[in-house]
Amino acid sequence: MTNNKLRPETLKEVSPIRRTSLSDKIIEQIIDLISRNILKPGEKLPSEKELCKQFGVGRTSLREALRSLAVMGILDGRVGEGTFVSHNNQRYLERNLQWGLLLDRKKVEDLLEIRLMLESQTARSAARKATTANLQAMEATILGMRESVDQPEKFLQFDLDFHLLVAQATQNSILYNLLSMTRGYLQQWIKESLDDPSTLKARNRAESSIQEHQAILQTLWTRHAEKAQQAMTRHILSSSADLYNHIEQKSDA
Amino acid sequence: MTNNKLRPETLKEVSPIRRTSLSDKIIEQIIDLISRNILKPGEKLPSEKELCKQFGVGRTSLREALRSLAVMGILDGRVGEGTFVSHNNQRYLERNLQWGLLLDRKKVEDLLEIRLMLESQTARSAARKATTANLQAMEATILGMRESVDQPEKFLQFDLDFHLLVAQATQNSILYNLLSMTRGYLQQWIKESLDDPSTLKARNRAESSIQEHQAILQTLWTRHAEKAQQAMTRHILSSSADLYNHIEQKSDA
DNA sequence: ATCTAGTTAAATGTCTGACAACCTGAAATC
DNA sequence: GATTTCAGGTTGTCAGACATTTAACTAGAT
Repeated sequence: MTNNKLRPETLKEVSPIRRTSLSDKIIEQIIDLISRNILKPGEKLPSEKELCKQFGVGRTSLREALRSLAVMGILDGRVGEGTFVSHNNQRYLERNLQWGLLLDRKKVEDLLEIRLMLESQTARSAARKATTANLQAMEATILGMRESVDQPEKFLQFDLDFHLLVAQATQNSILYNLLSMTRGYLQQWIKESLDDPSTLKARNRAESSIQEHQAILQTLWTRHAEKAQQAMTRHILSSSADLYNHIEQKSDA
Repeated sequence: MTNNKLRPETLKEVSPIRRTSLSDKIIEQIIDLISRNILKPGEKLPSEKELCKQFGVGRTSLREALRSLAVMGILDGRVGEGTFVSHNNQRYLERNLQWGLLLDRKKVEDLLEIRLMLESQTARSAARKATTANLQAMEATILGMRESVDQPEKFLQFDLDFHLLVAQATQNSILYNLLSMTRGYLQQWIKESLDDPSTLKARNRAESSIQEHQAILQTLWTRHAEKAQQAMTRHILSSSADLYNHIEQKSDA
């Protein structure tokens, strides 16, 4: 019964079969449902038993899919309640702080380069599209930074919020998510570098960071795209400089 | 028995208990092993049965952990062989970005905006880092375009290759992947718009596209970052214009 | 001795049933 | 009316079984 075997010379003609496990297909389908907004953030998914029937798979495969999505921060399983679509799909920020460890130096540098590209262009776009409400929200984060210069955790959160608000002002959700993700992966390094005694005094860094944010906001108010991009570029570069120092120190050790 | 209930005023003091499932803990441990280089890339993990004994958990929990790591691209499970640490364990970042991008309903306008940002900045970076070999490879794609102006499929492939080569020249693999993905999502529309009879004659479009590519390459040879960015911006804008027309036509119908 | 075909063992993929832990809401009790 | 208790549903975990696939081994033919 070997008559249906493929001859070697025909092998290059066949396209490689995509080995996809059941859970992979389930993941794709669920992500598709979310992207088409059929499953909305915060919404509760049917129970596992129900999903098993609908997908026509066993609970094992289904659960492996749900777990993977939960680890990625896309779903949120609560014991005794059900499984929900995560409100802010990009819960990566919190989750990633563990496996940011896998990033080596080259990757961090690549990410920093991408962050510079995205942020500077985002500022340019935001200068055109930001609403008054957007700008006022940014103003609030700067105020928050001022009031928490001695609380690194809070300070960083306001810092992050500012950048996300700029991204949000572009009304480009894909861009927002991209920025959010790149920042998420870098967040751990940013925190580490703050504790690094070799960096300049945190107080000075915080002060100049606030001024830079203020400068960016100023350009956004005046709707000057080019200047906004320049201001953001300066800010990201000076922020990256600290990270570079920190990384260098670490890789020398 | 209500004496151990928390008073409302004390609620803000307690930190939310991190409900960690077994698989979450397993994931943390495995990631820790990899980041400490105890598990090296390409290495084979013990069999599931063995791991179950070592972690002291059931196969369900273990498998959910392994599957999650496999989905993220950190592990690589092969049927009948075993589970291995992905040799390029850094690939996980690209993987996660991809899942993240899939989450968004892909609005063409948003994608076009992002493409403009990425491509223009990529050209700027490539102007600094491209090697002679990189530039020669780009030259070849332009030649290929010239020779296939009447074969849209081939022409598009050379077009795509050119842009990917520019991205490759930046030596930033994450950037390369991002560009590749955004282009991938747009490719379908690009093909459609070529068949659209309402657009200008394809021949003219092809001719100007070649000239624009040539202009970009010229700036890269001279290592002029600013001009490279401008040339790429012009190219992407004129390329996007056709797509916008096509989309408009389609939405009117 | 070498190569091939078939066999076997081991690993992952999947399904099922069962029980535990937990949350919700309604019924029962005070 | 407020509290307690209970019942039903949901996720978390485990154990066993079978299917599918791969690698390694083995016996037979050349």
